[in-house]
Amino acid sequence: MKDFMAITKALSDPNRVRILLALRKGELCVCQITELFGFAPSTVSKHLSILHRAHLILSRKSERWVYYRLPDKTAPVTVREALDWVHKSLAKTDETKTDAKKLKKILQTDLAVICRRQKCC
Amino acid sequence: MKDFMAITKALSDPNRVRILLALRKGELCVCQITELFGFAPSTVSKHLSILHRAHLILSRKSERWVYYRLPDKTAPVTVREALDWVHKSLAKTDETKTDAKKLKKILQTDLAVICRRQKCC
DNA sequence: ATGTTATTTCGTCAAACAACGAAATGACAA
DNA sequence: TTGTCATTTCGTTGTTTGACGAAATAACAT
Repeated sequence: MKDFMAITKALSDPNRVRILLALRKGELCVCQITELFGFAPSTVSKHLSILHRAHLILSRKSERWVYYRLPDKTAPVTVREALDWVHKSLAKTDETKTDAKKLKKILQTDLAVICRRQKCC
Repeated sequence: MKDFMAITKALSDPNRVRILLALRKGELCVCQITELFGFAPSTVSKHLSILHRAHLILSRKSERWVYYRLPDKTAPVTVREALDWVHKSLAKTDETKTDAKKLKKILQTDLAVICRRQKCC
């Protein structure tokens, strides 16, 4: 029950759901997600830690960046089903498509450039 | 997205999840659920209205009582899948079994008796 | 070593939420 | 009509949550 509630609480914020949908396109580092949402890095980091504690996402460190991604088939059933449900329910919505478009542009830009951009505004 | 978030927010409280699991045994009126959880009637009513707004439960009035139940096959896909997910994830947990046991006793008692019981304590 | 930089942690603030009791509602009974 | 009773609505209170910026951390580059 405790594990299950960690998942439902993680899913109860729309921005965290948006993160999960964005990760469908492949792993992303914190600064890419920060760029996508326009929040402070600390805010995004908090959201990611909540998703991570619920085991809805995995992380890996590489060079200067921390990358987050969706888990594979080995994830617990409850987690897998939650992710499938989110995707099936929201993949076709306008919000998701808008995010996907913006994300596409971000992925075309060099990572270092994106990260540095966040200081100036 | 708005409808989806209504569901995840409804599921983000453990007592509301317990209500959904209890309703698997059949429809229940407010005072039966109040008896099951030991909360104030107003608290239970609020939880039920949140579940109802998310379309996770349906209601009907009969005589003095308002009965709540799970929706049937005609419910929206996202709702049906959410309910299946909850059940599949938690049906076998200790909390659910404990609730089920207590519920069984409540169902053996006359409705009018249960309702009256809530005033005195 | 020293500085740079991506991320996380911490403290703060405002908004949202869960619980309650009291009062309002709405149906039925007398 | 009047009273009774199950439920809902409202207002209050304490807790949780989501946002931020500042400071801490950790990894890399010089």
